[in-house]
Amino acid sequence: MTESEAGAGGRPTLESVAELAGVSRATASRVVNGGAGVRAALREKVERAVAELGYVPNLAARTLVTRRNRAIAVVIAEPEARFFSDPFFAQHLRGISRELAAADNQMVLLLAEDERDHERIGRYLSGGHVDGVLLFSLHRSDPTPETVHRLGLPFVIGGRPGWPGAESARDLVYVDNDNRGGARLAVQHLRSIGRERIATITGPLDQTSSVDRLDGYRDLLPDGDEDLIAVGDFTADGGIRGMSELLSRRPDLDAVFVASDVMASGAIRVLRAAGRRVPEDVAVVGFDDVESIAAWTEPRLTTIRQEIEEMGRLMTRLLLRRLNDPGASAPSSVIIPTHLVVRESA
Amino acid sequence: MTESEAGAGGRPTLESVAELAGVSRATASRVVNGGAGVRAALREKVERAVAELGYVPNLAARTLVTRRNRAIAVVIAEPEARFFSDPFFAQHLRGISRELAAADNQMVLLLAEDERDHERIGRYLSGGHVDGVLLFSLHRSDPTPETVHRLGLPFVIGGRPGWPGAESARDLVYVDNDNRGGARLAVQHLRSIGRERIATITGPLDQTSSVDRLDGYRDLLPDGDEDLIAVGDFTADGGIRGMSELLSRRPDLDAVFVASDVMASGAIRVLRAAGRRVPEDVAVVGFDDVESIAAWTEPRLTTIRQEIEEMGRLMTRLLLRRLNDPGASAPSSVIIPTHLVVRESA
DNA sequence: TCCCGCCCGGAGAGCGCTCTCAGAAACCGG
DNA sequence: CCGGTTTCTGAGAGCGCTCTCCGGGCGGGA
Repeated sequence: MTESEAGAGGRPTLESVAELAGVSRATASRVVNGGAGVRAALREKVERAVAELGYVPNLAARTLVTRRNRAIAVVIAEPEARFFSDPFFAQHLRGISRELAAADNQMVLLLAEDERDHERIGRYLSGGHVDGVLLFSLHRSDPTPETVHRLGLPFVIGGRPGWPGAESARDLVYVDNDNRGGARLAVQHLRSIGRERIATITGPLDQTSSVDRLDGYRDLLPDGDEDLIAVGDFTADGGIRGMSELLSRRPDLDAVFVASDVMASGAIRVLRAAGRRVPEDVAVVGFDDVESIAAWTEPRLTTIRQEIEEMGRLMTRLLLRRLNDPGASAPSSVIIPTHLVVRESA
Repeated sequence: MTESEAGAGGRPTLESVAELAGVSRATASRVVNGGAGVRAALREKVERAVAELGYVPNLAARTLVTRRNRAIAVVIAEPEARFFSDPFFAQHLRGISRELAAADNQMVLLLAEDERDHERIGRYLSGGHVDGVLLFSLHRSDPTPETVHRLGLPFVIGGRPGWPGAESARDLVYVDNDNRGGARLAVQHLRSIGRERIATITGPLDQTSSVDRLDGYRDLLPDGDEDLIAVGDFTADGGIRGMSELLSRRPDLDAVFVASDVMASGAIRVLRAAGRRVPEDVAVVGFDDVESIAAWTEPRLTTIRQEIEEMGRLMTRLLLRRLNDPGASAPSSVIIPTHLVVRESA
């Protein structure tokens, strides 16, 4: 019933708007696109016709001639399980969505899990269906940045890219949280409460975020004992293993900076099982400030907060700026400050 | 450098493929679209040309004539904070993405936060840019289902819709977890371990999932005491408030079915603070089986598991089926079974 | 060998829009 | 009141593709 009325073949075209308004298609088009250079009287007539018919421009037709899609792709390489267990994912998308909506652009979400997906995504991006790309969570082997670059598609990366030469590449723009600075904040805090044997559990070291956090730790403990460093993987299990390791290697440790809240929850568990009180015997600082974890460990987790949503927004803004002004040189990358949130664990 | 080669105006068209292969545009098109009715010799020539030029069809042009976008919209009404704090969101999207990728369709993600967003989304959907819609987490006032229906766009809803008359609407298709059955499972389990004064903390009762879970609880406790029911809101704080309430009203309770894991983590905290041992004094069963919570409460949470990703996949499959066969009557809605995961809390 | 039917390939229209180009209308000063 | 500008408007081409015809070629039956 309603289907026959609005669905099917019945969508009004510019042609019909023009006819109803008694003007040419060109004039109607001008009005629809801002109305510059059209006398007020005509403009109004067209606007009335648009309203009356419920006209909505056909994007496909428009794209065909303008070569502008008003859509950007968000590519997420999924193996980073972190994206799915933490609320990172949602927060990023929310930030992106908000910024995109403000500019009346759409978001096409592309999740990659395996080789075939990357191929599919490459094909899709080659199709010219989007005007730009937001890339996340790259691991070394990800072919997407290369593809995107080859296609000449503007893009912005989330997180500092880690492949060789990335830093120095001219038009490479990324947005990252200040992982290194955050780690320093954590260690500094532990020191300020009098801790002296500060250990750390890192993330997987093939991710720049992990490396940067470890570097931050080392910045303040340049001649620290390597025994105080355990390599984790951003999972709770990793936290458990890391903490057990540390405890057996350096039973005298009095603090630990854990590179993610999830791992920290595992670490705290191990500490308690080992009879160490937190924070009295061992102080713990996490990283991420994931609400659903940090606020719910026992004791509540002192951690480093990062502005995930802000990161998404910023990436989007940078990308849109590049789109609107393709001539301009690449904007410089941005590092978003992190800060310490003190709760009970340290 | 590479930009001039592949970017800019240089993308090969069907025309150029046809020319290189020495056939007409029509034949090239036939090959690109499956090659039915083209002799093998010609087909091969075209395929070679496609490969050589790196031809990728221009979707905008294709859409313009076929009226098929090979894209579907995923609309998520965001105020359901649950979608962002729990990993639900990501899991759903993953399921959808997988199924969509298999059918070579794209996902356009639309997040709605306020009135203006709904308007924007309505406009976008009217634009005919997507072939179908996946709707999530509807609250009563959400205008989107109405819009989508008016546009004659095929759609599938995630979660049982709650507005009046929804159930009986002809072409309304939804996919939901068996909330009611899951709740029954929970209560049944509590009974089987000998509990007799079983309370519950519900979700917000304007959501069908909450209502259904409460109904399941009541199914097994038809003449239960209303004092044993506290209304929560799916947040940890809600769990705290609910549990405190229950404890003061019925200090003799020996079990509680909490309608979400997040709330359960709050509830357990309250119980422990009140000196009740879990599960010895009070057994707790949650709902959702959110890994990052259920496996990390102390004690680990016994809960009802739902297959979120499967739900996303199923929704997508149903939608695609409708798209491919618009004539067929609406498929019937699907309820995905939930099951009990026994850990330590009950 | 001829004719009919079938299959394959090509010509061309047209999807809905933008944008250039040129002509019409309005406006100014002289 | 007229010519020269300047401002508006309309005609029409064309974006890249699909799909409907239609004609040509080929095979088989008479």
